[in-house]
Amino acid sequence: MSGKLGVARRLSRSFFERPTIDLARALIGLLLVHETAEGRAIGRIVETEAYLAEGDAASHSRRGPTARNRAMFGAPGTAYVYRIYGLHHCLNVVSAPEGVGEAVLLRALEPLEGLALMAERRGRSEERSLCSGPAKLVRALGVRADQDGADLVHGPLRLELPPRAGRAPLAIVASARIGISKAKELPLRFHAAGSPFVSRA
DNA sequence: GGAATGATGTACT
DNA sequence: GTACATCATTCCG
Repeated sequence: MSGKLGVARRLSRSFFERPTIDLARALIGLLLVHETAEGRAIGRIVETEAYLAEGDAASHSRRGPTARNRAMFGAPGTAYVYRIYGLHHCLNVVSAPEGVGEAVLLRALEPLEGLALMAERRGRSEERSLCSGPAKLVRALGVRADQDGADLVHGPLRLELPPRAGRAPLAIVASARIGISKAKELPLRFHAAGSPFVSRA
């Protein structure tokens, strides 16, 4: 990404080597980029949720590694993509410590680049709802199931630091996670205060 | 083998 | 607010 806002900066592996809740907060404001043959799409992360290895009955890793959740136990900065409700997919970022099965679910983005492509993939064009949900953003950016286990540091699907001009500090609000039936009370959802692009107010 | 469930999105009342 | 699409995974027997 270039232009008057400046150049987005690649992240290093070490960025992801931090406790899950820290990472869930640190990801707010970062860019999710996906470059495909169809073009490039970029969104700014405005909502995340942390899923922990201990004391979290809602985490996919609660019963240890399986064929589905294997990527959660990989290196920090790895993608964990899973299918939900038989029809959608969601994208997580694996955190540290490595090997315990913790990750951050990306729940909403503010669309920044490739809006037409996003709208085409989503079959809708209303900007506010293009990426306002975990399965919506996966669809809008063209993330595929076979990107489960992919490297989010160097690959075509990756996270970047925004250009300086777009890096104003964002106030972050913590609240209960959405759509789960267990461990509902834990305040592990984080979102940018006042953003109109979150999945829920 | 069989049944319930799910980190959702959309349409509809 | 409720209904429902749609299926892999997980759990129970």
